[in-house]
Amino acid sequence: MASYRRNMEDEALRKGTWLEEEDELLVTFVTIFGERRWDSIAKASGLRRNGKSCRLRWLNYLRPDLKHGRINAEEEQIILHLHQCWGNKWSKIARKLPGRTDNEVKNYCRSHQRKKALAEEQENLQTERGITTPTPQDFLTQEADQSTKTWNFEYESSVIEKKLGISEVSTDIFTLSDSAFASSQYETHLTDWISGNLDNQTVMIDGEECSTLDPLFCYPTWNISENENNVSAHCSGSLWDVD
DNA sequence: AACGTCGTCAACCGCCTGGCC
DNA sequence: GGGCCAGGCGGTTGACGACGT
Repeated sequence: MASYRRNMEDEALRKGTWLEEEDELLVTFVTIFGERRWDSIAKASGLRRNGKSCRLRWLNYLRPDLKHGRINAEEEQIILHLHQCWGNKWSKIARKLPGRTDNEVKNYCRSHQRKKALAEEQENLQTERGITTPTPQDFLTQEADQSTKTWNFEYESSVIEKKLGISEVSTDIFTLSDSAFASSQYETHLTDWISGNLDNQTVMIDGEECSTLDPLFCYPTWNISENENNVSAHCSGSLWDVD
C-alpha cells in the first residue's frame, strides 16, 4: 500500500525544465523557510517537485548572489589551476569562485577537457607526420640564449629540482605530480595560500598594482646568488614566501 | 531552407556522509 | 550500534541553440 502511494506520488512529480511560475513560487518559499528543509519547502509550496530538485534549482539558478554569464579569463585560470591541484572537487573549486556553482565549474572543465583532448589528438597526428610545434620551454631556452647568461632554463630547472626535491620540474607549479608536491614544504603552504588569497585582492609588487588572481602572481621569481663555494636559490613572490 | 554536428547548460540520478532518534 | 532522513557531491544525460554544409 505504501509503495503504491509512493508510486502515485512519483507519477505526480514534475521533471525537466522549470517554469517561471515554479521559480517564483520557490523563491517565495525559500524566502520564508530559509535554505533548508527542502522536502518541506517542496510540499508547502505545492510545487510538484521533490526536495532535491528544489534545492538544485535554487543553488544553481535562483540564488540571488549567483553570477550569470560566461566564465571570464580570470575565472578560467583559477578553475584550471585548482582542477590541476584538487582534481574533480567541483564544489571545493566553486567555493573559490564567488557566484559560480559546482555545476558551472564542472561543465566548464568538461568542455575544456574535450577541447584539450582534441588539440592533443591533433598534436599527436602532427608528430606522427614529423611536424612539431614549439613548447613554452623551447621559447624560454631560446630567449635565454639570446638575451642573458643568467637566465638559462636548464640551469634553473636543476636549481628548482633541488629546491623542491623532485626529479622533474615544470614552470607551472600546478602541473607538478602529487607525490613530488606533497613531499615538499610548499604543499601545505600552497593550500593555505590558496584559501587565504583567492579573493581578488590588489597587492603592490615592485611598485605595480597586481591582482592576486593574476596567474602570473602565482609563479615564482627565482633569485640566484652564486659564490665560489656554492650556488643558492631563493624563490620570492607572496605564494613562495614560505618562511 | 533543411539538415547534421557540436558545445553549452540545466537537470536528474545514484552514492555517500553526517546528524538525529 | 543501527536505521532513517536530509543534504551534499560528482557523474551523466538530454534539450537546445549556434554554426557549418
